[in-house]
Amino acid sequence: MYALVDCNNFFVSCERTLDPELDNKPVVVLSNNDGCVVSRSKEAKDLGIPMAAPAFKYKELFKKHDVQCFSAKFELYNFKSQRVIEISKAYVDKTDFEVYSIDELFLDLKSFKYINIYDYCVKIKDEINEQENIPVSIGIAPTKTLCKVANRIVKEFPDKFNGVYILDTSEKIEKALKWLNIGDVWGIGRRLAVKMKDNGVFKAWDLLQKPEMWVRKIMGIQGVRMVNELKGIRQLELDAPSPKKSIAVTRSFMEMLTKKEEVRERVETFGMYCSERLRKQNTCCKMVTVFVQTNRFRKDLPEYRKAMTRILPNPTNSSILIGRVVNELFEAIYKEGFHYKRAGVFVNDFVPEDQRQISLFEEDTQNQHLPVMKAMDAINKKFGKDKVRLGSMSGQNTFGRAKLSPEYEAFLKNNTLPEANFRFH
DNA sequence: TCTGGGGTCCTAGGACCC
DNA sequence: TCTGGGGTCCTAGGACCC
Repeated sequence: MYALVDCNNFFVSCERTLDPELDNKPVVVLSNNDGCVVSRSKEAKDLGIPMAAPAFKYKELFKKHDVQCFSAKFELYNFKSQRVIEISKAYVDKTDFEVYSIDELFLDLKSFKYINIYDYCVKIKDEINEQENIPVSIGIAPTKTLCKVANRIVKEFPDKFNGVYILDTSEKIEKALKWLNIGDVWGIGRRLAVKMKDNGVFKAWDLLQKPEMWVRKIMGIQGVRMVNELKGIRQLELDAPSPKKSIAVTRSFMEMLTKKEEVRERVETFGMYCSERLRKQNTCCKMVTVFVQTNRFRKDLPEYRKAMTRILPNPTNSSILIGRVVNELFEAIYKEGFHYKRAGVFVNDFVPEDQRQISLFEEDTQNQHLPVMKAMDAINKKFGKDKVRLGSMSGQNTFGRAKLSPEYEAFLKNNTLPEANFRFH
């Protein structure tokens, strides 16, 4: 069996560890720029605040019900995430876990044949709660997809299951799938949910009644795997941690930017963050993409969006070399006369730092840069982000963070934060 | 006025090869 | 002029996840 440990409304729960006064009150956490809702307490959900709700649309509601709003504090969430992972993984053999996202991890319970795994998971849940003050739900099942189902059941019936549910017998599975809406199955997004309903598939169970050919046609190979997983036939193993295959740094700006130099400064900064992350995992990239775009919601202003990609003659992770390319691409796509709202830099097509294939014809200065870059990283790690930076960076954050609490300032002072170590999906 | 950010995987179709 | 059949690799875009 697998177990999925999932933190309940994680970002909000992290906020509550800083301020217990927030317990039992409606709380939301907002994205960068305080743009939209990314985490909601149960009380906030009950008020009808949807996920990803644009904050400005709900201002009145927030006020009326005294909803507590916070800007996202990723240093804090990463820190708490690490703690939850440390506690959970101590309950299984060395590699029998997979960190799935910042607030979820799978455990492989295969080595526990003679203990009651339900009780065991209750212990995990209780320890996380006692040590870290983070409430979690644990779903246990033979496949990852069914773990997700079990987890949803835990969250849906909190009084009934006390945080842990085990989905093991075929009777229980059938009952669960007849209850679960098709749109809530792991891997069914908005698009597929519509297609499913058009074809009379409303519950997860209905999907299992469809012929394999149909599933294959509508959903591709993923669909066939999904059906098997729902039947309890394992298709997905736990993944070992792996280096990233692409890295992106993108931001919406607090204000729309109309000056070329302001936008340039932003994308160059994004390029440098990409380079830092590349060095952190000891890889070089062979491709760099830059994009800029206007505010797509402002129908009264002319819209413009453009992206451009460059394939590099020599793979690199030097901030200077990547910055140079970013700048050239920026020059090629930037057009005067627009109000820019968002921009970003992507890097992909990675090779390990020590396995670079060098072009015969282009000069390669990566190795000259590397020692300086690594020194820069070391200094920044010791003394703080952006303490040493390129001359092209302003060193200022141009996104807003209105609502930092005093508790959080204290947290930043008193804690040494570990590096983030989880995969996004 | 104000609408997030960072990832992965799969597929179809084009380019190219013999 | 007409024109086959089989394969691989790459890429852009779609769909999904948290």
